[in-house]
Amino acid sequence: MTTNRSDGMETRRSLLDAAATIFAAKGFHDTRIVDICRVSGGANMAAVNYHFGSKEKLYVEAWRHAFERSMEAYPPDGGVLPNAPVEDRLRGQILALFHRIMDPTNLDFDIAHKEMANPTGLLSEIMRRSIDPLRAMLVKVVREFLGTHATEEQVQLCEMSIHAQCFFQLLHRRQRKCTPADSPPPVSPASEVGIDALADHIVRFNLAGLRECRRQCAKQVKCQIKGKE
Amino acid sequence: MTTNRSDGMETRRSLLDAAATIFAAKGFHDTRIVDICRVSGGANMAAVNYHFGSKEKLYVEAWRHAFERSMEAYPPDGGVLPNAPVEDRLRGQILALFHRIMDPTNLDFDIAHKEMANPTGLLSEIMRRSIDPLRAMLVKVVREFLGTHATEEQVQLCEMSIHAQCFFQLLHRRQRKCTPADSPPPVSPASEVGIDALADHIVRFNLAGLRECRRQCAKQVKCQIKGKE
Amino acid sequence: MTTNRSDGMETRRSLLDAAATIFAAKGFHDTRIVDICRVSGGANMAAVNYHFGSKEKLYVEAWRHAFERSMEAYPPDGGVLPNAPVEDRLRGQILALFHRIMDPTNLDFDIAHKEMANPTGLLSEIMRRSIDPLRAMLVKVVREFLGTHATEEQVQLCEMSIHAQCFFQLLHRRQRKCTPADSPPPVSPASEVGIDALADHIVRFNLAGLRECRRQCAKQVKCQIKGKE
Amino acid sequence: MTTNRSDGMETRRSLLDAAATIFAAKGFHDTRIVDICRVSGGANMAAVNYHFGSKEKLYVEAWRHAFERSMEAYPPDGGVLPNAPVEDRLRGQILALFHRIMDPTNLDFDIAHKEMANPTGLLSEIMRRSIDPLRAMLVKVVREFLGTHATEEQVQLCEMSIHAQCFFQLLHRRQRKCTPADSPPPVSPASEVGIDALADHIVRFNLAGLRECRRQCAKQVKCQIKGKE
DNA sequence: AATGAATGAGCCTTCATTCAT
DNA sequence: GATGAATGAAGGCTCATTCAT
Repeated sequence: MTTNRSDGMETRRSLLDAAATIFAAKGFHDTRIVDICRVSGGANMAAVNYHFGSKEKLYVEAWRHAFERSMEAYPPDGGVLPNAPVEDRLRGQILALFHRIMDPTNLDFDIAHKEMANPTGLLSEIMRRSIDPLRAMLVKVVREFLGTHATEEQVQLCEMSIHAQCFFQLLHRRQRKCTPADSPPPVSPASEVGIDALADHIVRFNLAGLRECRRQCAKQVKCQIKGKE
Repeated sequence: MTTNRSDGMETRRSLLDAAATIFAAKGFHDTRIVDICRVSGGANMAAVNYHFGSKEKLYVEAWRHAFERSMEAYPPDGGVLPNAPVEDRLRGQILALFHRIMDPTNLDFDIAHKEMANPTGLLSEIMRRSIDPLRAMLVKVVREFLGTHATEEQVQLCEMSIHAQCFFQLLHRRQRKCTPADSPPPVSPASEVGIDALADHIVRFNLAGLRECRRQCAKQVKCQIKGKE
Repeated sequence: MTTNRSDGMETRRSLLDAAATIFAAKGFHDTRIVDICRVSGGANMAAVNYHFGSKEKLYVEAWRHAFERSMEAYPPDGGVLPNAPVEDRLRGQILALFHRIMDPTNLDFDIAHKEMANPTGLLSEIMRRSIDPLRAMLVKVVREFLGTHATEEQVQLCEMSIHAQCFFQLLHRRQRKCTPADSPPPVSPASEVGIDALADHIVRFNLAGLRECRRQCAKQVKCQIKGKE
Repeated sequence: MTTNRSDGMETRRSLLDAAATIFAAKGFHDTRIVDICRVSGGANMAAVNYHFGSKEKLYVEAWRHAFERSMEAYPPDGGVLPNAPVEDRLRGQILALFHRIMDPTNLDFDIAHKEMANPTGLLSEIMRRSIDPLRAMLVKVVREFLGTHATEEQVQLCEMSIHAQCFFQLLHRRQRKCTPADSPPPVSPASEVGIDALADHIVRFNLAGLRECRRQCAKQVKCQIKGKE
């Protein structure tokens, strides 16, 4: 540590960065605050308490920090204008989600994943407030894509399929970079595929699924109409 | 305690069950062996070391135990005969995978998920030896479905999409049952959908994606042929 | 420590003794559990947690322990039979209280005093349940001594005076024995007085006060009667 | 903060007041200097060391501060002239002592009590220099009251009895006001008695004791004279 | 003169493991 | 074979104090 007594924000920031990194890598319980301090550049352990009050509050702040960074880097609409065709907007959102997850400097999803695997309950509220609106955006464009005939259930299911495939990359991404000594098992050889090919596949695969679903919806409606006649 | 001195195997068994349950719920590090003993019916803490040598060895045994149970309950081919049409066999495997994950008495996937989130490295080998053959089976039938024109990369990607959607249910399943007081956030309202509708959707959505992929493959080949002419 | 793994009660007992001694000397917050362990004969710090769960629970148990010992050593009636004259019974209770406080092996009053000076709230209930009955006994015999003319307030005040003088010895007692290096100031030279002379004085002084109070009561009643006539 | 840079004495003063209040309430060890700063109106934690050098020195200053205030408010002779009858002067001193203790704005006795309960040794000298003269005054008038026949021991014992009953009110006083949530147990229902009735009782009770003691002295002397004859 | 930042010693607690019976 | 007792390493937190501005 440079023992810079003048700029508390600097220390705070570096602690936050270090915390996000380690919480993302190990989750809340497996993270030692002494490790955070080391990574942060040699801050004193008590500094965490001084700046954040407790390990738990640091955890929440670290997530907020990571989430804000992530949102700045990848606007959820993928840069597609609101008046673009629905398929383009859908593609935009899928790619935004995908790239946000794939970018190794984005730590919010990693932290969130660890939190889901080993819930501490500390992020419950804040994650809901942050993530739900994002999913709502995706749900909305999926609903528009499927058309008015689609039931709410069908919309939710399709959104789930898209989300699942993007989210799944989290597990693979980590295995590509951090494999230090005691390596976790590579779950799939698909991790060798290039990132663009992967993005391409996900978009195409899901659009196909969605179109099939749309056809299905239309058919159901026809049947119902016939049935009523 | 009601310890039956006559039957050490009984204690061993109940420890294994309890361990699988708690490791599945909390992962390795967050699991306290005193909790395992409590759930196991009041076994002494020292019993774990006595029977298994260490917490780590118990962990490995617990996974093996859970995996074997899971495989017995859900044969990976879904009960579809090897000479059935390829689409039927594919559907069989998808459903087998899906239902194995959805069955709350199956703990192997939960443990595996926790292990991927917070790797201990203890299951690396054994998981590879157990899981890789399963994925190979799915990859094989996907390859057959896509036809000979498909590249290996395309096969892997499609298998990933299928796997992702099934695996994703893990996160939702837990949220449906265990929401004790300090609840993690419901990631998606799709958790309200019935299990059969869910299975149906997954099969249909993925078959659509696969067929699209198959068409793509054929087209690519034609182009290549044309290009060569 | 004799590392006697066979007899947990032995360790528990010695911890309890040591805890009572040190809590009595320093109060809850100033007591280091490592000191308790040292005094207890070298027990491991974790042993406190093993046997009692926490420092706080040890504190409560230590008080209970000390109180029970104290009650066994000094029955509150001072050994005077219930059919003895009221003055004898009163003298018996005063002397019992006095000697209980003066006996340096009795630690309950010391702990209670520290608790009153720096309340932790941990002994609230248990002290009330233990001490209130004792005071009630003293109040009862004071009431009997003062006669039916005494108001409840007068009874309470007299009991307070008696109690105060006995209790005050706590402060002096400690100053007689423990004056290690950093000595607290001797509040009064009365500490030089022998214990029997002290007991004698207290009994006589208070009986005089009580008799005066009794006369007062009688006079008041007469006045009231006259006034009504 | 609204710190007035212009007036360091202001801060010093408010720190002293706050310190006296909290040291009186919690004693030395249980007092956090951050709490003192908070109560003091938001002073910086470092201000304590800046103005006083250390927590310990602040402690000593706080006691001196409180003691001086207390002496100004309650002159120890109770306002009775030196040429008044001895009983009046005795009554004056008892009431002065009693009211000094009962006044909740006087903190010196509270601090002294805490110091006696958990001695730090920091106030040894200063308390002796401050308090001993006071007790000497009381002892002197008691000696005069008892007459020349009284032994020094009897004088000391009577002074102790008086002192004890006044001092005992400390314990009750606190319980009347500060009972915040986690309340210490009410030691006696006598705490319900009004302050004037209390003062009245103490004076009367002790005068009775003293007179009895005086009679005793006279008798002893007679016996001794007879014995010598 | 005064303060925000930083520190390190000390404490309680947790927990897997080992020991002696 | 099995268990109650005991252990020690490690972690997070508190808090008075020191530093640099």
